[in-house]
Amino acid sequence: MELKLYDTLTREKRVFNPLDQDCVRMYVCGPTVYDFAHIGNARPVIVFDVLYRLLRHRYGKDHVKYVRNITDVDDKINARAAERGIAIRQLTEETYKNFKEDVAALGCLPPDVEPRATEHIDEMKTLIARLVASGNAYVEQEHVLFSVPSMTDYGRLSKRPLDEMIAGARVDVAPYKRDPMDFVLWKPSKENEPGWPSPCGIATPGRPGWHIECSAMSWKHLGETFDIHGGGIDLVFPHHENEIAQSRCAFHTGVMANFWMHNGFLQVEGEKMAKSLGNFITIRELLENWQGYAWPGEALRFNMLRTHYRQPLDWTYNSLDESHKILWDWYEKLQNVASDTQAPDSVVRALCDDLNTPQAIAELHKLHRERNYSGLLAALSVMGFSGRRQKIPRIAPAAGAASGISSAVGAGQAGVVPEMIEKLINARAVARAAKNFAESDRIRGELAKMGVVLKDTKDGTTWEIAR
RNA sequence: GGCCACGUGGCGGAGUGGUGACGCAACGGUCUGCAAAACCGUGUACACCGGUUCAAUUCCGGUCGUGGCCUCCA
Repeated sequence: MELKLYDTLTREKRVFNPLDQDCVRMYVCGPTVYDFAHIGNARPVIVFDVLYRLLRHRYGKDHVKYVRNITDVDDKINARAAERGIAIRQLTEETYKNFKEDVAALGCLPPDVEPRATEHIDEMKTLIARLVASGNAYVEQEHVLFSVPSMTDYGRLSKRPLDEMIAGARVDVAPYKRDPMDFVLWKPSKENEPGWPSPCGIATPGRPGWHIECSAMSWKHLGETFDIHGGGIDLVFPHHENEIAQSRCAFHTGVMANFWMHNGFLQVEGEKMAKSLGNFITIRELLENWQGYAWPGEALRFNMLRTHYRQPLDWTYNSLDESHKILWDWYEKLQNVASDTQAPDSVVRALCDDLNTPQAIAELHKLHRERNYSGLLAALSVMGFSGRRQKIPRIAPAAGAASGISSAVGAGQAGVVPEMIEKLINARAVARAAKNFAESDRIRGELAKMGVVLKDTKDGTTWEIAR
């Protein structure tokens, strides 16, 4: 079975063959740690987690190296730390911890390496020195700048011919730039800003520009060229374009990564997500209380994967609720199913077609329809789902707290059966036996008010928390 | 203004140059004291206008709409 992936650089779906079968190498741009990650941040994390799992499935767990960086030096971080009156390190540590918790709840495996920018300053300086030596960068007013005209095929990834961009004229022409398109590799720091000894004989301490860290960290952990580089579509220009320029010019290589993969943008209820519009949603908010419910991470994950990763995705309550319902229905059938089979080919084949997760989900539905539950569980597992119902309670925080039942049961205490419910069910059974259906229905109604749904089966009455 | 995506039935969402993927919802049926669940069944969709073609939702051009980038925003 071939694995095909869409490459932004060539704008085509191509067969993927790793440079080294024993070590498939993937780099994904990670978070800038200054605040809770939002639902848009979650998309690449989930998408590339699925790819990571697929690669591990194909090439073996120990033959894939996934690197996702932590950007912990950035002007937004400086500003936020000052605003909150805390140390930069405290802010980045706290934010990183929250991020780790959030993405774990989304069912994402930790990458093999999570390098931090601040721990790779030396590598950045080495790259910068090389670029200056090769004539691809220059020092000006204590800045080091990459000279875009020095790279003849700059702009291939974003398909922006140089002359057009300059004609765009929206570029801020700083006095230290020789060409309007040149971008910063290193800049001087003021007293109150984080700084490190500068390269290239610059006396003032400084800090790196935005793009150089990814070139440095991918080099350190994956080498001069590697297999896959991923991120959001908005990073294509300028971030990834500039990474390519830095790495290729520093190493004199034809490509930085063989495949450039970008996930599409996300909207919320048909509108762009923005703080100013008041529809900004963090992952944490969804997990704790969004639209009156605490949404399980697996439901968020599933909702994300129902749309192909390159398509625009509209995040809505309806869609999320439907996602949860589907999992809830499936997981009911999986309660006593063992996870001992291989993932069915149909699902893996769909994933191998440029990560066609909607097609894979259609195959999941088919397995469900055919009652191939062990296959369903195995397929879910490959895509990062537990298949366990206690992992996906959908709790109404306010209502749950009031009744005391939804929260107790919803919190996953599957072994704990509240006595009150059992008593009511027994009372109802007595009423039914006596054909006192008015009383029987009254009890059903009472339980329904508490959020408990009954099911009469031939083996007796079972119950569950209403979803 | 320049460049680039996307627009599929009530909703979500794949895909394809030629007899309606799939799911949710809805409706009908079986079952049930009533329900729920389960199972069975029911739908002539591809923004608009042109063009190419024996044939277009699928290719080409234009229009409109939504969004992205060009402003260190995933």
